[in-house]
Amino acid sequence: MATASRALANHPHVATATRARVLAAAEELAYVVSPEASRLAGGATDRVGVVVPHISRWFFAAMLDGLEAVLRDADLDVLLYHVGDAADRHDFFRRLPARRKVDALVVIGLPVDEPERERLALMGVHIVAAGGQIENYPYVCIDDAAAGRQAVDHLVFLGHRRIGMIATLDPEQPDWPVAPGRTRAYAEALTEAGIPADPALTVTVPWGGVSGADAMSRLLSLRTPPTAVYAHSDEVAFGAVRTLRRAGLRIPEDISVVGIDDHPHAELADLTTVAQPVRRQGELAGRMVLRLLGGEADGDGITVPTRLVVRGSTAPPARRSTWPPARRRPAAR
Amino acid sequence: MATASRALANHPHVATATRARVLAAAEELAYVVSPEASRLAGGATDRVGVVVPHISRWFFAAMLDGLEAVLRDADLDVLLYHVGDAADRHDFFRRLPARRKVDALVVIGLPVDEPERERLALMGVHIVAAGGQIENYPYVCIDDAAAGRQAVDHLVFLGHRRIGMIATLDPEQPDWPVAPGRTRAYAEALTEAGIPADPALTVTVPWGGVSGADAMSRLLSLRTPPTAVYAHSDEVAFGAVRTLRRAGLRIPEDISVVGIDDHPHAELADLTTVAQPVRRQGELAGRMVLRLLGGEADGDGITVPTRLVVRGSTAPPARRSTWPPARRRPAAR
DNA sequence: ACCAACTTTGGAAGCGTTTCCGGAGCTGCG
DNA sequence: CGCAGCTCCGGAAACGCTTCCAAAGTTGGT
Repeated sequence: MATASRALANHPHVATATRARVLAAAEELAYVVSPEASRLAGGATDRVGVVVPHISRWFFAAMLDGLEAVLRDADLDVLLYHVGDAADRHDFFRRLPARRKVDALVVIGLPVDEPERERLALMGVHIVAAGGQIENYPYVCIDDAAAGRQAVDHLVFLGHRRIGMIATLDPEQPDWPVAPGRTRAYAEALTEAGIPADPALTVTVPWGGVSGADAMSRLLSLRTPPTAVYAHSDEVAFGAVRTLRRAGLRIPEDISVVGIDDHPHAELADLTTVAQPVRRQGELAGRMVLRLLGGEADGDGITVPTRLVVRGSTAPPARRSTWPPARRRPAAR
Repeated sequence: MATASRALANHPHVATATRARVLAAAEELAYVVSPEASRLAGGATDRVGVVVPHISRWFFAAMLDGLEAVLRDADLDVLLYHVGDAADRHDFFRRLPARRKVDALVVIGLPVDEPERERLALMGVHIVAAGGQIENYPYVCIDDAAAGRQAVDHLVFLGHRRIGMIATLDPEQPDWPVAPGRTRAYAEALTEAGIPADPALTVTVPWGGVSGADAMSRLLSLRTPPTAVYAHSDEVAFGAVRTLRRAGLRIPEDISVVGIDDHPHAELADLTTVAQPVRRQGELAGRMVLRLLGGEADGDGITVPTRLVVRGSTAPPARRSTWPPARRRPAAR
């Protein structure tokens, strides 16, 4: 038994012939080591837990995709934990369902507060944060403030002075801070450009396309609507675009729209946006896990760069005289 | 130990007071049963494997979302296996990485052939197919042919006679049959409507928005382009829409577009489509797993209904005289 | 008051590995 | 030719549970 165990585990001190014999027998019997017994006897679980607040949103799915790829390559299994609303969240940190089941935990885009961190510590495993802004753990993310600046600065550069912002919050957890950097960026960019702040130009809605559409409606209901809109995320921007179309406004002639993320549909919708390498971040988080598991010290965290992708949804504002748009036309569609 | 075990497992024959004492102690020590040891000693793994060919595509992510929800509710863990390209696939079925690690396996939207089925049988666990057309296992899916008919029949009903089809194949596995029912439906609908088949009107491309755009370009390059296009999936339809917009064609006045899936963006893009309850299918698959694990006999499989969702991308064809469109206008955007 | 039947408890035997350790066989050097 | 020092191999303990079984304690009917 001992020898077979060594042979299967590829340990030294097994004669080549013997090893071959063991392997052959295993093949013949379609034998695989029982992971349970193996772990019981000492090894690691070879499993990594991944916690996501939303599974079917592109951002999280893409992140998971990258993560899974590198973990799978390292022969680690991925255990998926969906922590959607506040109840799930509470339950997750109280029961710690991943306890004793994983060697490491990756938390995707989910702020973790101090009491929660204490609970996680109980698990006694490595923790990596991806797509979030948790400084307490090694992390991989973008600089939200920088990304926001790229978006808003672009609008400012084009000459816009009346810029609206559609900010988002998590529909399930309205009190979470979702990317506060993106909001901060807006304020800073305007201040720096000497544009006075107008609270009416900021609309905060739950994340989602339909919400984005509503938000845009609200902006259009202002006596003087903005000439450009900065949305916290592409999906929200898509919604805004729908409202503008329905209103018969032309993009970008009448109003510019910029998003963040570079969602695959942004290309199809010709949306100017700030691209972030989502899948890549997942991969990097995976590598980070591997390194941690390999015993290397915690890296400091990685911030990946974002970049403005200019498409057809932004342009300089129409000259003063043409606003509101001269000739109203029927919806283009 | 025996008593504690029973108390923790909620088995009978433990005095209420004793049980309480055990639970209290466990709480105090932040103790959790070691799943490994527990399984070793006899239990199930309480884990379900999920095999998906694409993680970040909405369809698969939504399916996974529903599945995870019901499995999590039943306190089962979800082990994620991404089987993307042919190499992954080969490797998965050869090594069976989920072997001995799960009590059941859910295969999402992935045809499995006979030799592969033999390999899976080796795992000796329940298998459920979701979103695919595998009759060999209990399954949950839609009737692709019926969905296709709903889409094409709608176009026919509107009066279209020249209807194009954008069919898709899996970019990673060009030889897989992807929803052959959707193709069959097209042929049947046309035949039934007495419309002669024109092979030039069918374009097959790898799945994806950009591919859809290319496909539409090809259709537009025909001497007489179609007056309506049936896309196998919404994402492909989005691409087609982009091409049409760039060509300055109006939807639906100049050309109608219909997709399948009811992707969340379909609503935002005002795309007529055939809706299928994706998340729901995941949930149903999850329930099916639960039932199987509970020892109930294999159900026969469930086919969930689809329904046409009419939005703004379809309309009766322009009268003959106006095709090609009378006044070419600049791109509407 | 006695016995059958039941409830509750704890002892002990696995479950399938890994790893420590000692023994057997071989090699090479003095 | 003898012995130190290797390489291999296998016995056995340990990992942390679950469950079978027997023992002890309780209850209720007669």
